[in-house]
Amino acid sequence: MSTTESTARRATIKEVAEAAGVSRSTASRALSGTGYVAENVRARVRAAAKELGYVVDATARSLKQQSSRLVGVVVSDLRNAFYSAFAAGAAHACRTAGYTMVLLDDRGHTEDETAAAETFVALRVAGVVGTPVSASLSAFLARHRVPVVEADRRFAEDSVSAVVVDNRAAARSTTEHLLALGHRRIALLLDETDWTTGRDRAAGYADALRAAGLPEDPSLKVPTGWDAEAARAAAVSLLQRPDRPTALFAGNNLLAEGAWRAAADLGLSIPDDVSLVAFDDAPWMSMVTPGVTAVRQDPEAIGRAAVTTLVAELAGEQRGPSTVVVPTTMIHRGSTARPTQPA
Amino acid sequence: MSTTESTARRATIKEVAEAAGVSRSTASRALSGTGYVAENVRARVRAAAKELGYVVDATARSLKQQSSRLVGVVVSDLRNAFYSAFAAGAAHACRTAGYTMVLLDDRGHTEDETAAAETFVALRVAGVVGTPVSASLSAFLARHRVPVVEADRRFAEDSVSAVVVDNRAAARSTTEHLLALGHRRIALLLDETDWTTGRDRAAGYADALRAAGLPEDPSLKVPTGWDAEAARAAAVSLLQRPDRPTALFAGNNLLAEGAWRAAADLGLSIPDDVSLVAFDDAPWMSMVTPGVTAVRQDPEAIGRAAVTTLVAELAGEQRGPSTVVVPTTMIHRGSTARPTQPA
DNA sequence: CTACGATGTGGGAACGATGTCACAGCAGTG
DNA sequence: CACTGCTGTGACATCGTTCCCACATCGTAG
Repeated sequence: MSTTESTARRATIKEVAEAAGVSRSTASRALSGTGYVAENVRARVRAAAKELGYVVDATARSLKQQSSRLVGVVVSDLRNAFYSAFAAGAAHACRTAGYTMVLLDDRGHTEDETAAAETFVALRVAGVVGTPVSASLSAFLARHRVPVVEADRRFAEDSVSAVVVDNRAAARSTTEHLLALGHRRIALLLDETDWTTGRDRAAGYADALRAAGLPEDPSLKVPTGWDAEAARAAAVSLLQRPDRPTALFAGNNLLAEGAWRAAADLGLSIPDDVSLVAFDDAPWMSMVTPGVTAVRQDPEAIGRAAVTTLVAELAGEQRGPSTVVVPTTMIHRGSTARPTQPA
Repeated sequence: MSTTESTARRATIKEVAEAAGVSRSTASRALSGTGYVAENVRARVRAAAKELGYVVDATARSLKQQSSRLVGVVVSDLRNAFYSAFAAGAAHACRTAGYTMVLLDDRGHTEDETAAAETFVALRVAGVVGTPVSASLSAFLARHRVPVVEADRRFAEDSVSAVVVDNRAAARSTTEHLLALGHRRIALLLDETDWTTGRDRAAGYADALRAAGLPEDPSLKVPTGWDAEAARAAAVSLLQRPDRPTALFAGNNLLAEGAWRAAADLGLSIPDDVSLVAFDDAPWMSMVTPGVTAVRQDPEAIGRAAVTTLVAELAGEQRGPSTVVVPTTMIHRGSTARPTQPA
């Protein structure tokens, strides 16, 4: 029961040192493994530490070392599968690299993002990775000399490293897939076009249309809200137009969910009445009938890569900012087909 | 540009004090709001802090105060929607209460859980909430005087607070629903029966059968693996038996996914060939046709309640350990019907 | 035999914030 | 005019750890 000893206060390194009959300095060296310590002394100190249930005080260590073994992670919405998988990947990479993750959810709000950045600075985190909502994340952290890696989208394009996917190329080939099937009226659902993600996806869509010699119909670029319900409403009104599109390209998994529900609401059959393709894969897309054709990004890999990049920078293995592009794959399921009455 | 000042080192409270022409003590009081400070002095200190971009050093504060404003959260698998929603709820409640969440994913491994507990102790977190994997989480933390709230399942039933759902009652009424439809061969898929969750769900299932005067057929209580793929395999072999069950009761969302895929693999129609009901709701269950009837637990509410309970304990508003039971609701969709050939 | 590097140990000063304590000024009261 | 009580401020010790430095011992090369 020795290790279950429950003293009133927590054991400090001083007590460990006394129990082992050495000085604090020696105990510190023995436990941290830096500097000279005789092997038998090290063993004695280790035993004493175990006996007393000693756990290092990270706050004292961080204060002395002027940096913690913490990595800050900010995401926009943990309930969204994309972000939770990202966080899972980041968590795993942190653990592998010996860091502890501090996860904050900014709900997509700039104010929450700013508060998160301040929290990270206060905690003296070693670095931060996140899916930024504004340019202020990187700006604020840079001012405080905290390394940042932007993931999924970029705001500080040339000052910090980033891990992204090639949104433009993926959106282009997705659109080309629909064009090849014969679709001419292809609607693009996007929640925003201010970030690199939305902007690049819109650009890829436009690239494909242009290459096919088709004019871009602005009424087919539909701005939706941020959640599935808003997307459903937008898709319903889109699909009720007399000249309704023959295919929908949903900008992310939530918008795809909205589009799917909209089609169900209106009694439209996928892919017979309308084709659907999604940017961003989600578990439900392989469970419904037909399955939803989607551009799969691997958010877990993005999270892992973001932390790995950060850790490399912390280790000084990196010169300037770098950009990692995580590959995407198109998963063909059954939700796309030739349009029944081609335009 | 004053606040964008980027000095080589971070500003300390001493520098703020000097800039404002007061002592460190006064600056500390002015910023933290405790003790007497003249209003004009407070304003001057605030201005100086802003000017210098001062952010308090949480490591120094925690060291001095012997406790941090951190709450540790452990979950078993962030990629699982149940846990990510739980984490989202916990994150939100932490933020509301002025705490910062440190989130660790133990992948369901006891060793990782122990490591997480040690990390929390090292960080001097104010308290911990989590979905425990073993009794050692609470035991270790109790030894170090760190308050814990167990969520979803319990290991330290009478020593720490918990936030759970009434698994037994919910499983019983779910089973009763199937019995009322005329099902007599109802299979129960569970990944474990060692924790309170699996044990209580099995007990509720047994309660219902007993009340209906039906014998319990052990071969219908199917142990699956931990993931959807293992559940699919188990369900496939179950549904291939000559005396196959007319209804499946899946113990959680992953097992329901496996069961759904198994039915699809075998070309069995739900609910015509087999009824399906799930413990634990998930987004896909309302997107597939037919929708999956499910017991909805609100994991976000569980996360919120767990943190709220913990914070109440930290504030000393609580006598002994308490138990919060978060209500569940049964969502009827289309996956259950009368059996075609009743036993 | 001395000088020197390698090994091993301990003393003491930080790291940055907080909070106790002493003390000063000032108003109101007996 | 003493006194009490309130407001306001600063000096200083403290939290637990690390790490720089001084010092001791030992083996070996010159």
